[in-house]
Amino acid sequence: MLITNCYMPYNDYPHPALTVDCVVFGLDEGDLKVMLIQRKLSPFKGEWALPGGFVRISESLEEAARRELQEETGIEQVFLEQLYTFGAVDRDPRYRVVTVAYYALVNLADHQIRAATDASKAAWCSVSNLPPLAFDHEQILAMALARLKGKVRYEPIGFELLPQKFTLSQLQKLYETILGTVLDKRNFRKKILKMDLLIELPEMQTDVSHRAARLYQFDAAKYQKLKTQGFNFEL
Amino acid sequence: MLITNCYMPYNDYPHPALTVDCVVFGLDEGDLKVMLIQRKLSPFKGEWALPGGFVRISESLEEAARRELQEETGIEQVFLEQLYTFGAVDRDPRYRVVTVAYYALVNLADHQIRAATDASKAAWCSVSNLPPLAFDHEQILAMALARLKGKVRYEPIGFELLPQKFTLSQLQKLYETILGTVLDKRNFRKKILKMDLLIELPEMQTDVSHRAARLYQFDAAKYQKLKTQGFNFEL
DNA sequence: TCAAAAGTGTTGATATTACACCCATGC
DNA sequence: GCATGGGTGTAATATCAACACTTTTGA
Repeated sequence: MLITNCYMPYNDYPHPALTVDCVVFGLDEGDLKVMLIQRKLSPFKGEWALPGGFVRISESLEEAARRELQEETGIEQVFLEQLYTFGAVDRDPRYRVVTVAYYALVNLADHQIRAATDASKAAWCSVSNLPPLAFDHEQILAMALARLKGKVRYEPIGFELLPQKFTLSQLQKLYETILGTVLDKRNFRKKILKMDLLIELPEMQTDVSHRAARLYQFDAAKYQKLKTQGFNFEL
Repeated sequence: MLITNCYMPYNDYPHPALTVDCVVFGLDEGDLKVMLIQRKLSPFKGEWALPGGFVRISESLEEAARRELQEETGIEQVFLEQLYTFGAVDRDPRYRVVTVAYYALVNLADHQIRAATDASKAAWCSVSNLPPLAFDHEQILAMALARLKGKVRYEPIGFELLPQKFTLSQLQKLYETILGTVLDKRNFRKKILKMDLLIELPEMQTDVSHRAARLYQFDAAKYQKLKTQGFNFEL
C-alpha cells in the first residue's frame, strides 16, 4: 500500500484522507432497493459503488453527504443519518482513506434519479440481488441494512420510505419487507392505530382494481410531542 | 477560523485532520463516572477534556482509540465501541478537525488509572457533576450517555462495568444508576435469572457486615450462542 | 360473477406489575 | 438484639398471538 505523506503544521504525522459514502434506500412495492453508481474513475473503474466523495475543508460531514448525493444522483431533501465510520488501513488500495458512512431513506415515487454529471451511471438495485461492490462498500451496505432493520422497529423512520399518504397495507408490507417476516393484518392494524400517530385522511386509494383502501398520514408533530413525554414508538 | 491548507496528490481540496476521542465510563457504587484528562497543551490548556488524539496513517480507528487510551490513562483491554463521528466545521478553534468518538466501559475496581506521560492529569469524574469541557466534548459525552442508556437495555454490556463476580444487587443498582429509575427487587431477579445467562457461583460475598450475597458471573459464551439463534437480551 | 384486497373481534396464553415478610450476618 | 441488606411468591392486570369471514370494487 502506498502511504501518501501529508504533514500538517500541527501534527507530526501524515494523516488520512476523509470521505463520506451514502447508502440510499428506497422501497419499490415489496422490494428494498439501494442506490448505486457505476464508477467513472480508477480505482474500481466501471464497478458499482455507493455514492460518495471527499469531505471539503469547510463543510460539515452531513453537508458533504448531502452534496455528494445531490451531485451524483440528483437526490435532495431526504432523511439522512450517520451510520458508522470505516477506517480499516487498507480499505482503499491507493492510500489511507477513512469514510464516514450515512444512510438515507427516500420515497421512490417522489425521487426519479438522474445519472448525474460526474458519475457515469446511477441506478436502483434490489438489495437481494446486488452486484459486487467497490472498496468495502458491501460491508457498509450490510451494516446499513442491519441498522435499518433494527431502527425501524423503535423509531418511526419507515414512513420516510412511503409517500406522504399511504394505506395500512403499504405500511405493513414495508415492515414485512424490511424485517423479512410476515405480520398478522389484524394485529398489525390494532397496534399501529393504538399508538394514535396516524391521521386518518378523508381520502381513499384511487385507480385500483379492487376495493379502495383508506389513506393515512404520519403525524410527525404529534410524535415529537409524545416523545418528549417519554413515549416510545415500538412496532 | 484558520484553514490549514494541505493538498494531497489525489484530491484538489485541502482536507480535515482526523482524531479519536474516548468516553470511558466506570461505575463506583451508585455513581457513574467518566474519565477526563486535564489538557497540557493549547488550545484549552488546563481545561478538562476527553482522552484522545490524532489518528496515525497506518493504524485503524479503533487501534488509535486504544493507543490514546493507553498512553493517556493507562487503560487497556476494555470494551470499546464506536459512538459517532463529529465533524462540525468549527469544533476546533485552530483548524478543521473531525473526530471519531468511541465509548468504553471499564470495571473501576480493576482499573487503577495513572496520570500518564503526555497528559498532565487523568481523573474519574462523576457524570452528575462535570466541569466544563474543551471543544465539543460535552456534546460527545452527552451522546455517549444517551447511547449507554439506550444500549444497556437490549445488549448485555452492563456487565463490563462490574467485576467478573458480582451480586444481583450490584447488577440491579447498575441498571438503576444508568437508567435513572428504581427497579423492583423481586421482578428484577425473576427477569434476569429467567434469561439463564448468569452462572450461579459456589461463592458468596465476603467482608460485608450483613448477610453475604450469592455471587454470579455472566455467561458470555452462552449469550453468543443464543444470539445466533435469535435470542434477544432485554431488561 | 369472479378476483383481489380491505376491513374487522374474540379468546387463550403469556408477560408484567405491585406488593411484604423472614433470614443471615456482623457489630 | 439490632441494623443491614439478602432472599423469596402470588394475584391482578395488560399485552400478545392466533385465527376466518364479510365487504367493496373493477374487470
